[in-house]
Amino acid sequence: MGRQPCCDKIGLKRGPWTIEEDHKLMNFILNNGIQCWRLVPKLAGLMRCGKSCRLRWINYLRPDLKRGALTEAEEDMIIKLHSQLGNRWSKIAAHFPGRTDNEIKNHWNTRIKKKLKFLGLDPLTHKPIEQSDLENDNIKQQVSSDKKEEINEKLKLQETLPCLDYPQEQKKIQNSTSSSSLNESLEMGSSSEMFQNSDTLETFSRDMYNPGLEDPFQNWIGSPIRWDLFDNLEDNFL
DNA sequence: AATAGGCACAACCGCCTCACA
DNA sequence: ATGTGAGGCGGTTGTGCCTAT
Repeated sequence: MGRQPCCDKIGLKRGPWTIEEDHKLMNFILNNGIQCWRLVPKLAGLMRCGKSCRLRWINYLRPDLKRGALTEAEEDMIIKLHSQLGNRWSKIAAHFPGRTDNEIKNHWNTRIKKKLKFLGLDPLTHKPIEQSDLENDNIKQQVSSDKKEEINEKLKLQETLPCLDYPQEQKKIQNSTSSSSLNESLEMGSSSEMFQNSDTLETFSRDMYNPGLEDPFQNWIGSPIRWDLFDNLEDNFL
C-alpha cells in the first residue's frame, strides 16, 4: 500500500498564519529539523496540514531568506532567465540564493510583466509585441511606421536603461519593507515568552522580522544547532 | 474624511512526479 | 508491478494596504 495521508483536512486551520503559529513552526524546525512534513504540524502542535507548513517555512520563515525588494540586477537576471526557461519559477529561483519561487513569480506577475509590456515586449516571448503577434497568430497586420518608431525608441531605451525608474513603485517598495505588520511582529516576537530560553531563536526571530538588520544569515550559520542530533527524531516521538 | 480602485504578496488549489509499501 | 501518498511546482485567488478622487 501507499503512504499515510498527509492530512485529513478535518478541523485544520486555513488562511493567514499568526505570530504564534510562526513561532511554533519555527521553534519546532529549528530544534528538530525537517524529517517529514506530514508529521511537522502534529509534533509542532499546529492545526495546519503539512503542505501548508512546508509552504510557510519555504516562503516566509526560512532563515536564509533574503528580505526586501529585488534589486535591478536581480530583476534583469530574472528577465534573462525567463527568456531561457519560461515560467519555470523554481529553476529561476535556484539562481537567486535566498529568494523563493513564489516571490519571483509574484514579482514577475506584478512588475516585470508590466515593464515588458511598457517596453512593447511580449512577456511570454520577450519579442516586440507586434512581431510576437504575427508569429503566434499568423495574422499579417500592417504596423504603422509611427508605432514601429515608438517601439524602436523603447527598445533603445531598454538597451541603455535595463530597468526603468518607477518613482512611485520604488516608493511603494520602500514603504513595504518597513511595513507596520513586520514591526508589530517584531515587537510581539521580542516580547514573547516562548523564546525566553533560546538565544538563537530570539536572535533569529528579531532578525527575521527586521529586514534592516545586517546579515541575519550569519547568525543562523553561527547558531549552535546540530542537525545530526535529530536523525532519530521520528523514533523518539512515535 | 470617505471611498473606490489598484497593487503587492501570502496562501491555497490542483496537477505531476517519484518513492514507498 | 502497481496503487497511493508526499513533496514539489505553477497558476490563481483572497486580503490588506496604498493612492487617487
